[in-house]
Amino acid sequence: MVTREDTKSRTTISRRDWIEAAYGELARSGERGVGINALAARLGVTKGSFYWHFKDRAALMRALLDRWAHERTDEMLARALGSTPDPLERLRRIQALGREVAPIDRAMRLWAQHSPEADEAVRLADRALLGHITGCLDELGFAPGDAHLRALLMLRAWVGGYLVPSPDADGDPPGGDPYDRTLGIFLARPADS
Amino acid sequence: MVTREDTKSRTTISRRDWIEAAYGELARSGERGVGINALAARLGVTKGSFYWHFKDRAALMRALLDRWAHERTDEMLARALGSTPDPLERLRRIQALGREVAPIDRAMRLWAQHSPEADEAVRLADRALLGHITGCLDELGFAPGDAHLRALLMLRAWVGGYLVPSPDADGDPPGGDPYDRTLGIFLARPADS
DNA sequence: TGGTCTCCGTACTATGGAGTATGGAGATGA
DNA sequence: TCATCTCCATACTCCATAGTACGGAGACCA
Repeated sequence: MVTREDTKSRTTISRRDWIEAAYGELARSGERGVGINALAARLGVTKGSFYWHFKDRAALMRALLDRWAHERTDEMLARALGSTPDPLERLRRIQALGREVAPIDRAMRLWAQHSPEADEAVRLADRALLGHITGCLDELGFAPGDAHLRALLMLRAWVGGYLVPSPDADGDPPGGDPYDRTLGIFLARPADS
Repeated sequence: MVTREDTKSRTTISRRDWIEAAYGELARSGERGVGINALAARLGVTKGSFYWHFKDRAALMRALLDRWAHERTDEMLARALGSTPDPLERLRRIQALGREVAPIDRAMRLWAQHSPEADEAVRLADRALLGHITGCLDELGFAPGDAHLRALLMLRAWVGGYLVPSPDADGDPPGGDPYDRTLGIFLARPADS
């Protein structure tokens, strides 16, 4: 099928190649979709290569955790933090970031449900993410405790979309998605204020 | 360990016994935790009993789907629907119901991520649940489209709690949980109104 | 008392994926 | 040219779990 990358050269596979292939498979098929044999076939090699670069499967999965954590913090720094002074615009950028990373994020969170190591990584990343969102809400004038709760609810509502998809359309509505309305709901103050 | 139910009699195991045991294990350990051998040991029998009552594992899992769907609609009817005319009180009861069914609900939703049949069942149940929540919001004066979106966000925020737990306390705060504040946020109108 | 039907124990096979042992091809340096 | 080192192919083993074959014990009926 995939006849050895088609570029004729590349007779050798690096450790990073394995990680990248596994990372892609993780985003597509989840944690249990990351199989040594399948990845080997995909890379045009056999398990012999894998066990040369890694002690065992757990070592690969740990590498994936690292890969994800670094990518995550890099994206956070590059995107949301420090760019614009407008907190509402920062929130919108966080939302957009979320849509981009949805597949791998979903895979990570499902994996974390039965893996303490993955759970640890996700928890750490969420800590930072919640900090940023809470910061935005603080700047928007919400009380500290209120901002904290709203940030948590926003994140949960987003992540909950993995488990309960929109009922009124299988694919995303091609026109405009209701995320602005969503954000508006989470930013609505009680009537008095 | 569990020496044959301790009640001495009961030399025979019914199909329903298998389903109940599997249902409990599903709530505890998730779909892949439902193993024939483990259940057999738990029931004090062997696989011979299982394959007498069921064609294969898939048949048991289908029975679990049915079991869950019926329990779900029964609870919905008994609890939220038709009891009180106050929509806000109904919403609170739906929340309370959610806390009770959290383990099996969580297991079902995780299972649905890699099983079309489970996904179908969850989708159906969510359709009804969202209908109820939307009805409450309608009665509270929200516009139809707005009520629909808010109901979806409430459900997602709840379900999202499975994937992103509260960061500031491992266990639930024993005093009072912040669900009233949560509900208040989802019911807040934009400033004008 | 013999026959059959229900329910389950025992012992097997089958399968899929992780992990291992070992050798071999190719590059590289002395 | 020989030795060694890197990287990988081949061919296994191991293990957990689903599924099968078959027989046996007990109830119940004629």
